[in-house]
Amino acid sequence: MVRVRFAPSPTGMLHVGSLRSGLYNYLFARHMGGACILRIEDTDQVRFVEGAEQNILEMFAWAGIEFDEGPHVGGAYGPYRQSERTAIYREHAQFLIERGTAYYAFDTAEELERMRERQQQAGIAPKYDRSSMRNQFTLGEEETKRLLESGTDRVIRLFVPLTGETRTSDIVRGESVFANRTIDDQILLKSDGFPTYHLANIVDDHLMEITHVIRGEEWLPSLPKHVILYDAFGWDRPQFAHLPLLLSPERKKLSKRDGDVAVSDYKEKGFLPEALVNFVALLGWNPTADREIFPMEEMISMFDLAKVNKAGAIFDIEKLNWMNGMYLRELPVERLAADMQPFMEQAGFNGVDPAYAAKVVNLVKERIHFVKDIPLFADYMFGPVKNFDEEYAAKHWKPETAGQMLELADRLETLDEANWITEKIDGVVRAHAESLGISAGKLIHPMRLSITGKRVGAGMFETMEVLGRTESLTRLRAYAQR
RNA sequence: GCACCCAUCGACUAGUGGUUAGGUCGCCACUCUUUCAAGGUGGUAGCACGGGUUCGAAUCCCGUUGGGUGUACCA
Repeated sequence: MVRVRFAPSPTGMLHVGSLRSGLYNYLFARHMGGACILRIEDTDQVRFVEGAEQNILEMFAWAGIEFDEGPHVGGAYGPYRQSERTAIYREHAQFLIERGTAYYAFDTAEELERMRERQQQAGIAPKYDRSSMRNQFTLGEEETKRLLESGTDRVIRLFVPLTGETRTSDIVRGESVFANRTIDDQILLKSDGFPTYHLANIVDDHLMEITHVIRGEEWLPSLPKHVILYDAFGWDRPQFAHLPLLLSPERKKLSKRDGDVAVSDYKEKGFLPEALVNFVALLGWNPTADREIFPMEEMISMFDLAKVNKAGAIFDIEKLNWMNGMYLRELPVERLAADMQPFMEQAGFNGVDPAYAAKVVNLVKERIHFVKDIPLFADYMFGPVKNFDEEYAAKHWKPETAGQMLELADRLETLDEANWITEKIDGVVRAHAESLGISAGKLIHPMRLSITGKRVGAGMFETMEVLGRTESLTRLRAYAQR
C-alpha cells in the first residue's frame, strides 16, 4: 500500500509552494488508493512559531486537502509531531554509533566556524574535517568516554566514507551520482538532544512505512546523505520524487520578500480555494494540454508523478486571476454568497438576506474577478446610491431626460410585482423609446445613472428585477426630480 | 568556490526522431452590445548556442552559455 507524507516545519504561515507539495502528495495518495500523512517537523526549538501548525491545518482544510493520519486526526503510526518522538531518534542515533556508521563529536560552534574560515581561505569546500577536529577518532576511546561521562556537549555525526560514490534515484529526475568526498558528515543528533531533519526524516519515514517521498527540489542536494543514512541503518529506501521549485518573477525561489506567499494571503485577498488549488497543481504538472480547469476529483484520477516537470515554474498571478474568474462563474451562487459574507461585513453591509445576496452574486459574477469586489462593485444593491458619476451624467442626461424618465416610471408602474421581470421591463422601456422616436440606449443610460449612480454594471433590466419594483421606481423618480 | 539540478512563445505548458512546433494566460484587433465584463473570431510571440549521431533532430549524445538549489547543532 502506498503511503506518503507531507512534513512541514511549523516555522510560519503555510507557503503556496508547500500547498503544492502537500497537494501532489494528496493527489498521488488518492490516485493510488494509499494514505496521505501529515507529520509536523518541529525539531528546531529556535525557529518554532506559535500558531503555525494551526495555520497549516486550517489552510489545508480550506483547500480541500485531507490527511488520513496526523496530529489532528491520530493514526496507527503516531505520534505525528517529531518533538514527541525524541526518545526514538536518540535510540536510533545510538544504534548507528554501535554500528560504526555514526560517531561522537565535541566541537564548539566557534571551532567549527574557524574550520570553515580556514577551508575558505584555502579555497576548498567547507566540510567537516574528521581528521583534525575534536571527535571520537581524534580524541581516542578513553578521552571520548571521559567527555561523554562528564556531560560535555556532544553531537552525533553521520560517518560518510571518504572514497567511493553514492547513487541516487528519483522518479522525476532519474539517476544521479555523487562522489562521497563531497558529502558532509551531517550532524544527526544536536547537542540539545533533538535530531536534525536528516535523522528524524529518515527514521520517521521508515517507521511510518512511507513508500514515496515527494518533496521540493531544495532537498535534492541532501538526497545522497539520506541514501547513506538508509544504508547505515540497513533499511530499504523509499522512492523519491523531487518537485520543481515555485519561482518568483525574478526566477528565484519564491520567498516572503516576493509579496504574497502565504496561502492565507490568497484566502484574504478573496481567491477561491478551488482556483488556487487548480492553479498551483498546473505549476509543474499538466494532465492534458487541451484545457486548464480540473476539479479535484479529476486531478486525482489523472495524476501521474512521472509527468511532473523538471524545471522550476514562475508563479504568474495573472493566470491565477483568470482562473479565479473561471471558478467564480462556475461555482454555485449560494456558495459564492457565503464566501462573500465576511467581505460584506467589512463593507458595512450587515443582515443582508442570503437569498438576495445570492441573486446579486449571480447578477454581477461575470463582471468581477473576486467575490470580494462585489460589495464595492454593486454597493447600490445593498443600500442607497452614495454618489452619482458626474461625467456619466454630463454625457447622458439631457434637458429633456428628466421628463422622459418620469414618464417611463409611470409606464413601468403598470407592471405589477409578478410581472416585474427582465423581459417585461425590457419591453416597456423599448416601447417607450419607440414612442419617443429615440434609441433604447438613450433611455437606458439615464436609467443606469439614476438607479446605480455608475456607468458600469450588469444588464440594466436584470439589475432592476433583482433590485425590486418599488426601489427601482423610487430611484428613477428621485433622480429625475432632484 | 564546490556539489547537484534545469533549459520550447513574456508566463504556464504539449511534444519522447519525420508536426505548417499545438493549447492556456497576457497583449492587440475584430465581433456581440444599454455600459463594463464574459463569450466568439483572428493575430502577436518560442525550441539558448555550438558540435556530433542520423536519410531526418525541439526530441538522443557531448560541450558552451545562462538560470536555479544546496553548501548550518534550519527545515
